[in-house]
Amino acid sequence: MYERYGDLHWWPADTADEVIIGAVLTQNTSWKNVEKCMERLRSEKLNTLKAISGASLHTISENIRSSGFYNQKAQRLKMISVSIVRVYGSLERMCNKNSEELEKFLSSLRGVGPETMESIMLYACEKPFFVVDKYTVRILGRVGFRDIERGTLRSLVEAEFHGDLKKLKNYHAMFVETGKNYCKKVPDCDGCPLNKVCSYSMERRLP
DNA sequence: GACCAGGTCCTTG
DNA sequence: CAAGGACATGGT
Repeated sequence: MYERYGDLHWWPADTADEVIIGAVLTQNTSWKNVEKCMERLRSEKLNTLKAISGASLHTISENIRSSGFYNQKAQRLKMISVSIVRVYGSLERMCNKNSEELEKFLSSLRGVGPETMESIMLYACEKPFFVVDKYTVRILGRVGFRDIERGTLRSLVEAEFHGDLKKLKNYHAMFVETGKNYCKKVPDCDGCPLNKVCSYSMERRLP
């Protein structure tokens, strides 16, 4: 994948605040739709956690419409922003805390599941976490990694890279690019959980 | 018109 | 704990 993609410079956002906003908006949603929202949030000066924490649910949802699930996401975005500002004062201060506390705090927030937590840890807080998303699971499942838990996979990769931030960031980025371009969803084997056996193979070879 | 997208939460059995 | 449904817009 590295020979094909090289350094992708992820996450595609201008600021750490935008990483968090984008991570929530892209839940089960194409990045294309999220980009429209980000542009709009920027023009409305709503692209910071502080701004979102002070905005009304109505204002937020109207500005993130194109990302889908906008009511749910507006509520989650606001709640997450308020929590971070209340508890830590700012995202920068939050990120000074150790990984263990951060992971526990983030995971306790409604709307922050495993992938969103990992994305925030790695791309907003620069902690050595590997992001396991749907593409990662699908691609690795297709090349044989079936009987393995998500957390185990994460640990394997994190250990393999010895906490190398640059590599962890790019590795996830490459899985997403590869997934988007060469590993579409296959009917009757939705998601292909790593701990299940799926009887399909790569429909196209990696470039 | 069906199917899918860089998930997560809540409810059931 | 696994399985199923809800959340919703935009592109193919």
